[in-house]
Amino acid sequence: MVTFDTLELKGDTPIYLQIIHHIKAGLVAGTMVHGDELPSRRQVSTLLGVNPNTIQKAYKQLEEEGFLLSHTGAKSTIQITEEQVFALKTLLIEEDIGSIIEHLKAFGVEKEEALVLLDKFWEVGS
Amino acid sequence: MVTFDTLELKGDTPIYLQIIHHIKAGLVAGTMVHGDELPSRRQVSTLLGVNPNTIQKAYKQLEEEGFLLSHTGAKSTIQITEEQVFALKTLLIEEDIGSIIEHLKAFGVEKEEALVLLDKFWEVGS
Amino acid sequence: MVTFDTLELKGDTPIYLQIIHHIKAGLVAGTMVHGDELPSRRQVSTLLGVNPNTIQKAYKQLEEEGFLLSHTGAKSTIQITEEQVFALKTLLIEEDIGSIIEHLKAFGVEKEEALVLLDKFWEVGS
Amino acid sequence: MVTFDTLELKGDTPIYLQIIHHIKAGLVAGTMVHGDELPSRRQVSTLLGVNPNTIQKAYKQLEEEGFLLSHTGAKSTIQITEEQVFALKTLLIEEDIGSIIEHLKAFGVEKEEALVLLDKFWEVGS
DNA sequence: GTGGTCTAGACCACC
DNA sequence: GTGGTCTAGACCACG
Repeated sequence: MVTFDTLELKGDTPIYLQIIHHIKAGLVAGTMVHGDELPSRRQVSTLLGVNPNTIQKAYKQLEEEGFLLSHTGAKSTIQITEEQVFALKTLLIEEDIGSIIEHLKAFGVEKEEALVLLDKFWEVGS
Repeated sequence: MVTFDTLELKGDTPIYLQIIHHIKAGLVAGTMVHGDELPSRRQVSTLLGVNPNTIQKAYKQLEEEGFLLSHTGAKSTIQITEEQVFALKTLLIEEDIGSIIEHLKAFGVEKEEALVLLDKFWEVGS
Repeated sequence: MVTFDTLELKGDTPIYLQIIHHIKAGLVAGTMVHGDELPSRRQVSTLLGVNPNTIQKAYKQLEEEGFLLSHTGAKSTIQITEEQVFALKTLLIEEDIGSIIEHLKAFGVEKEEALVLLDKFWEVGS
Repeated sequence: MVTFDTLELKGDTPIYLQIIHHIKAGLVAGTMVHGDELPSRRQVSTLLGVNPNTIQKAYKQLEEEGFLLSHTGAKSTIQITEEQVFALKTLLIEEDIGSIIEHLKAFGVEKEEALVLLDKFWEVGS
């Protein structure tokens, strides 16, 4: 099932990128699977309080990346293979882990302290 | 000693924000201390290959936040107390780790898996 | 009605300051009143032959001074009270006349001569 | 006699232009006449608390406009004819009067009101 | 179409 | 050489 209920828009990153990331995260987490129908641009735009063009931009980019199939006049459906999902998961997670490590190293944090911090803050966030 | 050798610019966030973050990280890590001279805008701009104005924007904002002092014709110097450093460290670590934990949760990653990944990728980064 | 047809840019003062002054003058003269829509940045920029950012800078400062309101996607509108207009008028006239009187004094011009000159050149300007 | 005692630097216009204007005003007012020696760049710079380069820039421009004669190692002297003084006076005064008229017109002020205001504010300014 | 932001280039005063 | 400012161009989200 594809939903946008859990997406909360935040300030610093562009909205269409947040939407793209939300869908990719759903693919990796398994909440969105091959064949699922995406909500229409209008539904998403009213739900998020965002301009339809912004949704269109996100959908279009996902289509160009090969994760979506759009028929004019019909709903868009997710088109993705198991291999694509696995590759996507590896890529996204590596990026995030790499990012967290880089940040912590920049602050002069050691690996042991990092493990403690990650464990400590895991439950807190939202 | 203040240096920008370890700063590598990335695509998604504005350059001046990356510079601000780099300096704040240096303050937190202790590589930049009270009284240090910052490299001039031109030095940094040629080193990073960006316009001097971008550095100027970063320095100006840091000055407004109370971390450094600029006088025309003289180099900018870091002006910061121990308390400011501590508060900054707490704030930055919570922000960064929190946002990345949120990302991993969105991918369906469990805490144990995250800790393993962190341990595995720690040495890779650089 | 708000217009920029009567604004001619001159060399010595920054363009954005000239725009600010022109709008303030319009407020004082009563040609721009509360609720009026300002022309868009692009309209003004093409009319004056300058970059839209220059207009943006002027509008933004006027907004910070409390004379107009901007919402993304909609035109900016003038928001100003009678009291603000009166205070602005007094301030601007005193500033401008004072500075010019000072110049004339520096040239050794006496008051009587100045009055004659003012009377003589009044019609010429435009 | 040439002096810079009456020159007070103000914020918005470039200093070297203020110096140029001050000397031109002296020429028009008759306080600086043909053959007068100008104070050295160093004297002026210490008196005004300004960098010698700034004075140099002003002197150089005045020299290029034909009002000054500089000999290397000697003091600069004013070189100006009666005709130049008269032309300069006419030009500068017309500019100022034109400027004041334009400003007042922009505020919707009528000629009669302008004469009253000029008369009223004449004594006030310093 | 609208306003908002980031980056860039040129120029300024100053040491 | 230093920091500071004005103008410009490109891009963004939004209506």
